[in-house]
Amino acid sequence: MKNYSKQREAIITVLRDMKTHPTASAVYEKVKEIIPNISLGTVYRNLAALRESGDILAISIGDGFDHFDGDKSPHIHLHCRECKEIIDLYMTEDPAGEFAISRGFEPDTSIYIVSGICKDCASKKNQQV
Amino acid sequence: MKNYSKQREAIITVLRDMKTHPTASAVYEKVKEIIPNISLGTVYRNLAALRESGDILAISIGDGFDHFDGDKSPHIHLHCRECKEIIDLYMTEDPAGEFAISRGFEPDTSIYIVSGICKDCASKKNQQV
DNA sequence: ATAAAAACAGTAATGATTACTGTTTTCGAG
DNA sequence: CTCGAAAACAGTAATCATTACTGTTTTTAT
Repeated sequence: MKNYSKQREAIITVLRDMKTHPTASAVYEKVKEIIPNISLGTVYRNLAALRESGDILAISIGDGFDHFDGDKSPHIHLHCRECKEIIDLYMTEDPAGEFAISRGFEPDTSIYIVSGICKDCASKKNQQV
Repeated sequence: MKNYSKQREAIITVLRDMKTHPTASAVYEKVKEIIPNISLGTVYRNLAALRESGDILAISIGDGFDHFDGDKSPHIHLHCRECKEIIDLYMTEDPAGEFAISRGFEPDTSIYIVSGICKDCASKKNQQV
């Protein structure tokens, strides 16, 4: 198996288990629990390689950090402009991927980011008025 | 009108007209044709503000640059892992945004990025075999 | 068992982006 | 149409997330 290392395996495991959308640093902190002397550079190098190969997703929401996601099942990232949270909303289909296929594109990953105001923040705003 | 400046107006105009997905530097070069002495910092500041307010989109494809898009009509960014091109594929609906609404979220922007192999690169690969 | 290839730890360097400072522009009140 | 506060700007300096580099260790195919 090409590209194998226990560091890479640990990084994938951590990403698959985390239900949040961690930054590289957050992945690093978590992987250190498994491999205490792992290097931050190794985490960055592997995250970049895994992203490049389509094994993980990376999403950008404008806070200056890349956020990583080990879950490739079709879901929307609901990004609240108020509380800055990212909430996952699962779909039964991958409409964009399917539409891409119908146009001759061969997809391997789909990223959905919908920004706006989440339910909680919207109701808080109404209370204020 | 709050937030007005001729610099911001020029940046929006440039973004709406460009059919590519320019980086901040590319926007800067283009805006300089309208306002020759505009500062790169001004371009960054306005792009960040416009993104924050949901007036433009920013997409990240792992090349180290943010790419900006002044077109909010629903479309998929087809990102080829081979030639690195970003091709726009227009949709008549915004399925993710609508699904988000059905769950109590109030969306203002939707970003779709589908990565894989584009038609051209796929056919080139078949020729090689 | 062995050697080339790949990956690593640790650290230094990079450069896209942000912050800062003094000046100019915008815009609403009078 | 002033006038002044608030906001934005140009130009430049600083930041810091990420990448590159170097000598060592691990992986993998023979």
